[in-house]
Amino acid sequence: MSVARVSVDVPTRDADRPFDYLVPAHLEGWVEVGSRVAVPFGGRTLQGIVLELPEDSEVDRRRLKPIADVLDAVPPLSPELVELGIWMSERWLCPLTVALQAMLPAALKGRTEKYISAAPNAEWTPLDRFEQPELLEALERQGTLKLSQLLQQHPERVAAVKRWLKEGKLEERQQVEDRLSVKTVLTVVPPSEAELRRALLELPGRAAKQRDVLAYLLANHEPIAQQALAEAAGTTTAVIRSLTDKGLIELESVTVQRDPYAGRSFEPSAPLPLTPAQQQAFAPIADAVDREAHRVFLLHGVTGSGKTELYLQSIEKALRQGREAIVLVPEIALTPQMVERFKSRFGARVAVLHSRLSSGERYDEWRKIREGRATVAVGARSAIFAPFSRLGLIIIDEEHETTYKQEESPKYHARDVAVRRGQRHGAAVVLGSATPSLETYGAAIEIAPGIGGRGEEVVPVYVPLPQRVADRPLPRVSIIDMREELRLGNRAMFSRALADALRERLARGEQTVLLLNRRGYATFVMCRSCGYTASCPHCDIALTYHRGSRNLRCHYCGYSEREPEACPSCASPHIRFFGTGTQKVEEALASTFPGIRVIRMDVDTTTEKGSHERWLTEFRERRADVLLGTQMVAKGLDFPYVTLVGVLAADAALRLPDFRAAERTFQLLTQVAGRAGRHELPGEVIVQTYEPEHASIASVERHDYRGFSHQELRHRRALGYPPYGRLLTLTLTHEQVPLLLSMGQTFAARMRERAAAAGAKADGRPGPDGIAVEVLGPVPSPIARLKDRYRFQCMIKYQGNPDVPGWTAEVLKELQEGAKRHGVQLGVDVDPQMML
DNA sequence: AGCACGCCGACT
DNA sequence: GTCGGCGTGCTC
Repeated sequence: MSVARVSVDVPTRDADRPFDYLVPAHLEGWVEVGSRVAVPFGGRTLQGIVLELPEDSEVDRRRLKPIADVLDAVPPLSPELVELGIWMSERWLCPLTVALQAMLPAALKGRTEKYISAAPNAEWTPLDRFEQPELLEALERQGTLKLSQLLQQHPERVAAVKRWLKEGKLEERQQVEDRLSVKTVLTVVPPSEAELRRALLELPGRAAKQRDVLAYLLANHEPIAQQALAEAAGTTTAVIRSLTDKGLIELESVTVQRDPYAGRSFEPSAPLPLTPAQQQAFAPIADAVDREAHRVFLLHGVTGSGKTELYLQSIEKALRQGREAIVLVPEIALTPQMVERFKSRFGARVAVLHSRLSSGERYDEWRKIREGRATVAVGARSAIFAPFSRLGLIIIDEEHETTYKQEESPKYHARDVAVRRGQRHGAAVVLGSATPSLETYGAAIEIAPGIGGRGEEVVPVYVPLPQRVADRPLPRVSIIDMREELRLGNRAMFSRALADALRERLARGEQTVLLLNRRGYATFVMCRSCGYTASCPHCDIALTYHRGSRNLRCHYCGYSEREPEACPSCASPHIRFFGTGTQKVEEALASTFPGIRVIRMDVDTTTEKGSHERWLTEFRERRADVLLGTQMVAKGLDFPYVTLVGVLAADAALRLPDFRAAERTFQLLTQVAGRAGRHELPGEVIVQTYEPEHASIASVERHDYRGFSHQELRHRRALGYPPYGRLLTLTLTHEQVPLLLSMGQTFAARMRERAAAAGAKADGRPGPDGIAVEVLGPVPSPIARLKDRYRFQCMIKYQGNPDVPGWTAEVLKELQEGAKRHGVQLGVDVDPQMML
């Protein structure tokens, strides 16, 4: 008998190793690398993924248990994806099963179900029969009962079940089942025509509606959904119900294939002629696809430069070679309009994967890919795992977006996964953005290390696309200094310039988008007179205000100081921490501009499913003058009548204790500025700020990506932050602080030992070999307490490619036992994107 | 994650 | 003297 090496679905670090099983004769040939199997594991049956079929394994076969079942006819994962999972688990330090699970649709996350049945030799005593008559009757009638159902419906019977199991009167069988809710529709199956006629005669005269239903069935003699039948007969399902009760017709559950885009037709679209600039950018990409060469491209195109058309034509090239394509789009941009562009060009070959689909719908779309019925996958982050076998092209649109990094385990970055898959498939990878991340940009212009995996970094080919289609000018951007406004006595939320511009749009019947950059608001301290903000003297990071202790703290190094009474810089007493929300702005708009129609979009107004879409449609149809919102109004929206974009507090995000704050601010402002004047009407952008000289704001005025990014990269290099250095954070959580502190200190100490052994100096400065390792913390996490657990954090900042993730894995293994015993949870984030 | 094995308090 | 509490340890 052959042996299979299986990753069992137990998501803890200490069971995170392969287990060997025998492949029983009847499953031989069905068990492949990537198969999903059910295996006995410590008294239960669990789902696992086959990693390997070792040819001449030296394992002691007598100790192995056999695989219980193979769960799919076709393995859901290819060997390439299994290998990718192994790589991910090492790259981001997560249990292998967690990485593998991330690649499967939720419907294939098997759940262990237990079934009970009477043992063949069971003898029921009169007492048994007296105590549990219904249970015994159910057992005799159905033979097998699902334990989870019994637990739900009759919890009082469970004690008896447990007793009988122990006494051997009941037997238990475990089975791994998919979480597939098969979608069914109650369908009416009409009886023969003769029976229908007879039933019509037998109906009492007053049953007019029932007569209508039967008459309809006689005229249209085929199965029909209950709901549809009721509508066709001009009645409700209650009438159909009474017909079934009488036994005149029969109801049946019929499973249906879901198609979330059923009933929608898409206008076919043909490739548009490319402008000379587009043609120039297209050539190298097309060439790589043609030669089936792995290449990574940074397509740096300003908003409105026609990147999407290039995507479409590149995909077409890949498809013509019989290869497949993946397109990643930020979730928020995955709107019907966006999907439509792909469906129009490629029709039924497109599978769409996004979070608004039900798990069954997602599974159906996923199967289209796995079975080769779809050759283009468009989706959010996890679509990077689309189970294609001949990938020719991977596109990541809005490459800089933070949503490509998953914040839960596995904390992978889709960009790095894309590069890895591209390497394996010989596929081209196109990273598109108007404001590329500094990692990608720095790598592409070769002033920073490459991107992708560790030790196999790649340098993207830089492909600029500098012109907007039809040569529409970029909107004029004005930066308004709010300190100046205050000095001139304007304490309102709107500067005079913004108020005037808004009034003008109202008069002309044009529209305005207002962005309130709310993130980070409540926690930063700022002087309203001079714009001073408190920052850490050691880290160059904004201090976080802690209301409870009334002090300012740096969450990188632990430095803290008292909350200032007056501004340390200008002594003004107007120093305060901020707190404004979209609601307040909405009120201010209403009082300043009577009669103004405002759509407010934020987490409060868009939680309801589909509400997001509805607001945007309403705005597009010009049923409002102003669209007011947080980040979500900045992304990918395109409205012809928007000629003014206002940013209320451009610098709010700059206060976030995150070294990427400036980059994020610049990206956000540039993106939102691109919302203005995308069509015939010229656009104008007004940015209000207390810090007009900050590079991330000043560069927006000049549309100067290059200037900003070079300055910011220099800054990053000086401080050893990415892309020059790498980061790794360990978060420890527990109900009590002392334990966290001591365990965090142990971790830090052991990491320092390893750093010293690798030749890194203690001060974190690079030595002659370029290696630098700085171990910071433990310090309280910015979210110091969550769900009654305190959180502490250690951060490792390192350069020169020392194996910090490897050391972390080792130290974690050493700390494992103690952590488990004390209930301390440990979480690692390799290359964190959010410092919060 | 479970489920088993193993050592200490409320019952027959 | 037994049933059962849930603390730690293992699962091919």
